[in-house]
Amino acid sequence: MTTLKDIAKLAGVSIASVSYVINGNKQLSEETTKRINEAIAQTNFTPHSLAKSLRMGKTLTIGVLVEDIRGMPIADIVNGIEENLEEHGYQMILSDLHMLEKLYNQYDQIADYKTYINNSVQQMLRSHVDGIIYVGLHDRHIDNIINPIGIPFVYAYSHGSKHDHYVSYNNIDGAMDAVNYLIKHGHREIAILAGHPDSFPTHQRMEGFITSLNHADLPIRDDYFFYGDWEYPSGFEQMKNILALPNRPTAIFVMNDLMAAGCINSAQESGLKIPLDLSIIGFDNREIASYLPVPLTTIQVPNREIGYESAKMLLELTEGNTVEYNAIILPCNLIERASVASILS
Amino acid sequence: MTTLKDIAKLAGVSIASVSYVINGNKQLSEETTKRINEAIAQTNFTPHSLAKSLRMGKTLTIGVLVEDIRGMPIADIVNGIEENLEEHGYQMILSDLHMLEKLYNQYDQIADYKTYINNSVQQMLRSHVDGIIYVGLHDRHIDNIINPIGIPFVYAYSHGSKHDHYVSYNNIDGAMDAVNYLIKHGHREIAILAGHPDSFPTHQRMEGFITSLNHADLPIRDDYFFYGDWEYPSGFEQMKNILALPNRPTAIFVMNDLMAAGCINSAQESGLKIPLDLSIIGFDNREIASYLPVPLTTIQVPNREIGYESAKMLLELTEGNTVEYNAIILPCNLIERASVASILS
DNA sequence: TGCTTATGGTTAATCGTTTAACCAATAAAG
DNA sequence: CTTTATTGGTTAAACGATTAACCATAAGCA
Repeated sequence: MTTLKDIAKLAGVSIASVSYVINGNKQLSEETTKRINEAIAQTNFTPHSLAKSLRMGKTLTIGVLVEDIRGMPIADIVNGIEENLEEHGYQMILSDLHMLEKLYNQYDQIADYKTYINNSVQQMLRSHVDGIIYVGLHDRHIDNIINPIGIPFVYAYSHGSKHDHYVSYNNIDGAMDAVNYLIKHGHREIAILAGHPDSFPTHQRMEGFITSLNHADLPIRDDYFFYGDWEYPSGFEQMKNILALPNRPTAIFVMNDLMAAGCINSAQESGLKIPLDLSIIGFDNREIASYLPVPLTTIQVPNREIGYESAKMLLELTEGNTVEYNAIILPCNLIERASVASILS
Repeated sequence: MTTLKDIAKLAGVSIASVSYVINGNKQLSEETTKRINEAIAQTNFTPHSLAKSLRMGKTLTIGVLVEDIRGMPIADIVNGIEENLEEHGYQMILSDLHMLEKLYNQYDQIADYKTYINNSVQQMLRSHVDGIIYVGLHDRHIDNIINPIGIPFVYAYSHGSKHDHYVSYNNIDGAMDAVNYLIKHGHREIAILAGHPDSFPTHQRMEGFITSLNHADLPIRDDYFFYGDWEYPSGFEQMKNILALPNRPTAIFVMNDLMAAGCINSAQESGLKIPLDLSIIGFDNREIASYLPVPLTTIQVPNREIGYESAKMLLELTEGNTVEYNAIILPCNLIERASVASILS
């Protein structure tokens, strides 16, 4: 490893001078600047980041805490974060909270659950990251993070509490877009298959659904509300109930693609033609949406952008700058495929 | 931030003593040990990792270079790596080569492509990681990594060249398991839908296919060979050709789940009943396999284990130990679902 | 001529650890 | 009663950078 010392000797100057020309923090004579640069070029020297960080108190590294890297939106977000970091010469330390779900489901282990999260945070702090991004879907985890931690912290995807920094997406508008799209295609009897009743996205998307119906002066029908648990089988099963309805809807807004996949497969198994007999719109634009027997029209969440923007916000904060908004809500957009038919006469 | 110095003052000893009791590198009297430990407990002191790393020349951090974190097998592998690292108190710096595909497809940019990869490697080296794991599917990328780099390097998933360290999975046996499973269920006319003809997995899985047929004394029929490009549409299209065959096979071994999904949807669209009219077996066990109209029987690649074992191997190497095998090939296993029917009379 | 001010560079302290080398005091050995 | 080990601790030199403080020398100015 070549160090400042080596360069200094080679160029016949002090290490301070070398440091100064590298960082451009002081005017040196053209002559010596040149000699030093030549020496650097000769040895393909690169400053020792640890030493630099130790001295400067900044690591140019941020910590990324993810609930489970294997989930699609998470990986997309991380990808977006990466892109921004790379542009700014930062690096990321990734920490996966893969034990989280397991611990959460063991009721006697709430304490372990809390300490698990905080150990991960502490571990990041020990690495002297300049900031942390928490990437997660489950708002319930967030309360368990002990704040403040002394360095900038931003939530990506999940909303933080009121005073936190976060960047997320617009669930309400997204749902409205979906429902408006159905309405635009002539549907007036629209059912909804919601996610888990307790979850935050369920509430928001529900709000969008109702708002859209109201705007269009469409009635809110109790018998058109169905609930699942975000998973495929619940979509598959609930579809049977929907089909058993005396007044079958012409379209259904399903709150995520996994359940929508269940719906489509279930409906086809019952001999229904999608979208002729029933239109379906999903949410999330997961990979699976393109690969269903009938490609799913759905709402795309801007995952990469969420990652990108959260990193941007975090870096602003680490540089000590204030940030214009401490919450950014990005818009979704609708991906038109083949699962919605027009029933305008 | 509390430092050794603070602890030392608090306990009335030198910083050396504090360091010694923390690391247990020297016997100190019970008395002072106790005083020091108390001081540490009081201040919840934790040693400054940068300073430690600088002094010791070890960062307890490894670099993970991924082709694209958004791909499923990659994320699974990273998850496995994480698990092992966590057990050993290591951390990972993640670097995503998300520009790789784009650069690869621009023929005039081969040079950029090469430097892109090596810049990423150099960037890791600048962070003084103790080792690097390359997680990738595409063997073609690997040649572009300039080796040796002076620190341990292991490939996960993709095979390296003959002398490299890598951990991968057994394509040949996996394919044989798939085909043997079909044979066991009475199939004698088995077609194959292969991946991209140039790719390494295609060759290996093909070898498994042929070996299995030979073992069972089944003929190798030229008209039963089909090629796709690993993507869904190629499965969808090729299925039409398969169905147009004068002597339609009773089963088909599809080299990945994405193409298999295309096959299933295509077949159903043509009015075929899967698996009654045609059995299909896939490879990869991607998420989609469970969510198809007919759940796909397929071969599971042990992705998390690949990650786990590659990390294990790398850590061995970074500790300066020799490693028993410098290549580990893990077995796949078959996931039985509903896309293969028995046609034993 | 003297006084101030640039200009171009060096010295040395510092960031927070680890650890070889040293030292004093006590115990063991001859 | 020396000599030699052992025990328990300290001092100070690294690791490789940054940067405030300093110091010549030359230039500018009255």
